[in-house]
Amino acid sequence: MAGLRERQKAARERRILEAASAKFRSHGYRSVKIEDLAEMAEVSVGTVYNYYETKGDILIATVAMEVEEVIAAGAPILENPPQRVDDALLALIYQYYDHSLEYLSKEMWRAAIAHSIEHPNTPSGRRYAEQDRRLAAQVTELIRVLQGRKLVRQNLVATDLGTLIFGALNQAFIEFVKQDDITLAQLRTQIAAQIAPVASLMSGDVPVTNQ
Amino acid sequence: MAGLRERQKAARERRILEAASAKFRSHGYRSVKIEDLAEMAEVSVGTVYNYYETKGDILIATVAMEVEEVIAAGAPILENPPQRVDDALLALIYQYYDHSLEYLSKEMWRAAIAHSIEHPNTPSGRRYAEQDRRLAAQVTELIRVLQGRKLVRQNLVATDLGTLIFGALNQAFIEFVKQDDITLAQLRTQIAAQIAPVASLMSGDVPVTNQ
DNA sequence: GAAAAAACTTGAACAGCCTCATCTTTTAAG
DNA sequence: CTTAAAAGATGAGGCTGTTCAAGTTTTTTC
Repeated sequence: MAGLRERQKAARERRILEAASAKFRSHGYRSVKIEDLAEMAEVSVGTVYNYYETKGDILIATVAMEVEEVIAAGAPILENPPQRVDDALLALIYQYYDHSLEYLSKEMWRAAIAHSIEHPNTPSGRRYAEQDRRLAAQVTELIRVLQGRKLVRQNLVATDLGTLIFGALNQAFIEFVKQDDITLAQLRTQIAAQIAPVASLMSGDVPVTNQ
Repeated sequence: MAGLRERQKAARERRILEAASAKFRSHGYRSVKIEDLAEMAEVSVGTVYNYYETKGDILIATVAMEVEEVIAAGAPILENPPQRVDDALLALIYQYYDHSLEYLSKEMWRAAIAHSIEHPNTPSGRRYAEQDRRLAAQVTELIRVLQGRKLVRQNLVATDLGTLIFGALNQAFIEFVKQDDITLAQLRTQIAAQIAPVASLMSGDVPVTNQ
């Protein structure tokens, strides 16, 4: 059995994270004070800082759990993607988008993305960047799978297209969380329009009828 | 002649902005205190806040001047773009990238981008978003120009491609400013690889040799 | 040109993130 | 079991962005 100290530490860290997750969602990241989290987790302010370096780190820790789920939810699509290139890409992207607001508010996303950009060299900044990389890798992997099934032209470099598409879907998502009145449906429409021409390039069924 | 009060106000605002621009660049955004700016601009702390709502607003104001130049520098390329689609797109993008570090450090960019994402509904957040929109519009406009010159297939929707490409170039730029050791040359290489396949789609010279 | 009004400046005080010297609890040693 | 050492919790205080009541300067009024 693990030592008493070890168990207490794990319990405290869990309580702090649970408090953060609950309060950030219900009251908003900005307006929650470290003191509030400490009180809810039944520890002192100083103790919170023994487990997390900054308030932003706590946010990233809550967001990371969600992103982990999003990555896991994407995996099945790689196993058995739709037979049309655009459908396959959009299936994966919609999976990302639809999961994104399950446990996180737009305000939390804004704060998390901002934090990861402003503090890229902190542990939490690196953690966020690493998850971004895995998402981009998943898009790339999907393209490779489609190439394996002869649905995407072989001479295209999967990583380049994967990066391009991830950049676009990420940018669209940022615009989505920046504006509270944009719906998930609008976000889908937005990215679908951008994906369409690229998908047709990838599948090689481009009507070469210019003049 | 403008009244005394009006002239004094303009002079104070200018001094604050000049102080910010100089100090942010030399000492870094984070480590500059409002008090430092107030001292350098020979006003009080309270006065700084009569001209700018937050520290982030001051940063955006300095960044906005730079972005304005970037947009202006892009215009000539629309007038007379290179005859190859990829060259044309990259000419515009490289123009953006090369100008970006002339007066701003990577740290300033990080803070500015983070601010614009976290506070999209403040005047400065809107201001930044508006400039982003104009940059994306410039990319779209270049595509339209190329369509006018029969270099890009007519059936492609310029705004969709413009948005896609802007998303990718913006994302690449964010990665660039996040990592201090990435060079402008590496950034160029990165975006060129992503643009290549899209440019070939756009120009319609896609080898349709799948199978 | 004096007085009143309007506009603006000022800096002390406040708020919230974070630190660190001190105290408490757990573990290890004898 | 007692004591020493190690690990960790604590919260008052420091730091910096921001506010606002009081004071100052400019403009307007008569």
